Amino acid sequence: MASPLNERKEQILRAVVINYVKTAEPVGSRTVSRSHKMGLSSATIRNEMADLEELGYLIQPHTSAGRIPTQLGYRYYVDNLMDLNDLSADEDLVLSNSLSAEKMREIEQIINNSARVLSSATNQTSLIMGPQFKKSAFHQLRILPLDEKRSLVVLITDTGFIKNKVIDMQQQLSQTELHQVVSYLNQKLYGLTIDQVTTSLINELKRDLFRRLEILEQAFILLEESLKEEKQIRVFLGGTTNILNQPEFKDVDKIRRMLNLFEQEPLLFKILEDTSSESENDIVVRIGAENEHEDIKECTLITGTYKIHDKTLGTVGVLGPTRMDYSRVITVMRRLVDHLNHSLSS
Amino acid sequence: MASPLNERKEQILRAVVINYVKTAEPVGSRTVSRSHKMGLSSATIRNEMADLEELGYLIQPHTSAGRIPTQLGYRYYVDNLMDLNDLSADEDLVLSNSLSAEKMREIEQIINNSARVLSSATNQTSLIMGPQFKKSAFHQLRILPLDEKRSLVVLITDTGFIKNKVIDMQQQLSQTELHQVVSYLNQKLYGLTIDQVTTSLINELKRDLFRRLEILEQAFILLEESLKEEKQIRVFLGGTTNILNQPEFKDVDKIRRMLNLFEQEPLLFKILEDTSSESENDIVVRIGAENEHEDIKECTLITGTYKIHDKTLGTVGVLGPTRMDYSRVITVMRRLVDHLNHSLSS
DNA sequence: TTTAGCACTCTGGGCACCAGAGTGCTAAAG
DNA sequence: CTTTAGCACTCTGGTGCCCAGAGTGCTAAA
Repeated sequence: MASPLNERKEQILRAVVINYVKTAEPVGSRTVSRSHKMGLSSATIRNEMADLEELGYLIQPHTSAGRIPTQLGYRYYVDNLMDLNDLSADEDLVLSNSLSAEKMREIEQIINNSARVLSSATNQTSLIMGPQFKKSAFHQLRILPLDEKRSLVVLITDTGFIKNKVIDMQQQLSQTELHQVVSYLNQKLYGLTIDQVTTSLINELKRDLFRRLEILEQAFILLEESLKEEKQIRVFLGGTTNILNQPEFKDVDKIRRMLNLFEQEPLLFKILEDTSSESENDIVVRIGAENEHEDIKECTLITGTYKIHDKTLGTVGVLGPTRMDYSRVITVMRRLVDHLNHSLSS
Repeated sequence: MASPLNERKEQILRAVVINYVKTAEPVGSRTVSRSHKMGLSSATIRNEMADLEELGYLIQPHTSAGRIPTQLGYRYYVDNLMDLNDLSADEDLVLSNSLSAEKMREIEQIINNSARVLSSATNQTSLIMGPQFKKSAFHQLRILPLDEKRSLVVLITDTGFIKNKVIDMQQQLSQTELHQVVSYLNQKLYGLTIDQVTTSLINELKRDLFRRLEILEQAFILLEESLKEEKQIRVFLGGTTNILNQPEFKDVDKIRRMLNLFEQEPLLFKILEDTSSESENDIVVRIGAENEHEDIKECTLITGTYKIHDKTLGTVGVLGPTRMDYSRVITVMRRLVDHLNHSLSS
């Protein structure tokens, strides 16, 4: 898409990106000519860099400073220049160790842990969306009486999730009545995704049942509410303090805006969900203003999705300044997603 | 305990505290003499302030600056000088509105919401410990088969909590076998607090049962684990970004240390638990170095406890710089705790 | 005992200055 | 035509200096 650069310009752009990501300082022509063993003098590089600036890939913070990549520059780098080197054997080991420690765990813990690992492996902030229950299909509903007043509603999905909720019953139901209602509901709901269980469907069922049993009012309210509730999903954060290490966040005001964002779960959810629509299968890189949300227009968000039994359940993301080690983050995220898929499906 | 000051010194100390809390600027003698309508010249105040400094209640950041309270000064203020004025009718309304919005809620949501309200009403960071399950008493255990491989273990406490967990069963049990096991367990465990259900007790029960049924191994492992898990309790945070508004946290390094602390749930739990031992019933104020933990020795932590049916279940806290509006925080917290107690008990 | 007056001290903002880094341009060399 | 050396120019960031302002402590008078 971007007009292709010639070999030499590409090399220089790559050099600038790599250098700038590492040092966070504008990169001068001299640095490029020395450190990247292309047999050219700084003057030549200088000319090329002036071209690259004109083309929109580089920019100078002020005259007589080195150059830094623009958003377009990073984009070109990610699309054409970056090579995804593997992790070192050491790191790989560390990563899989910290991911697979303690086999037996609740899904929530697995995800929480993943967030921590991801953030510490990338030195950025990580966000992981909890499993998107609503994309699972309805499998079975059970209502289990606990005592005189309360029952436990259990919802089982085809992906193996089990959601449950305690409800107060206004009146008691006999075992057989309960059985009737439950089997009716199961029959009607089987195979639908949770998404498809709309309020109107519930109302319809309610009308049907009311002819027979007029006592389940509260149970229905609660079923409905419990489904609605599932639409707001937890987002797990890891390494929120990592942004403080980034020089682009030495301004307290920026920090505040960022942390404020982190406190707003629904917003994070929306941000993650936006990207997941783009590509269900691979990793998505959103650089700077490519992001919709105002507060992260100076950041890069890299996301991937995880699945159970080939059903996409949630999104994992890494958020940091545009000056980010793209190749590393992507590599680590690939590994992590693989691992998540694997350990959730078992 | 502290050697009592004379009336005038108390007035001056109070004036300095109030002024400093409001402005975050060292308070000079002139300010005190003017704003607090005691008919004294700045020179007189100056002498008294010099005395207060010698006594350890005030300190100067540098010669020729105003004074600020020391930890001792705050302590004296809190113990002897502070008056707990009520909230204005308006505020009171706002507070109870935001607390009681949407009646039907899970306990987790109630607490999460409380944390948010508390932080925004005080402009500080709030921490609320989730309900301390382990202090509840065991009431009833149920095991409900879901399908061929899985069962749902439900644990009901005397405080009305219901914990549940899905377990995999290696082998199937008949209804009657299951019933036997469950009623045996209920009989043995009834009335014990969760704290008292130790590993050794579980092992004992296990031995007993193995004579009859050798198949419940996994169920037991999971019961045990699920109990252990309860010991690490969630801490809900609200308003972590509020510390950024405090001038004492304009240093990025301090911010980092603070936020780092906030990410370590077990530590927060420990910090909260420490204070709860001190007084079960009223509000505890820990000023500066009175706090055990190194990272909050420049902060003040104010805590209270909430209960269900007169059983203490958790701790709520407000954390901020020592320069904090003590009276306001304490008042708000009283209200909040009352409300929590009330809404949890119903 | 209180107060007015005064000399003294410390901070923080503003300003000038300078070294350092890096540039763009020109002219020569390949 | 491309590359390179040279040079003048520009901008930043740190340093040192100055000064107003705020507040103090002390002394002497009320």
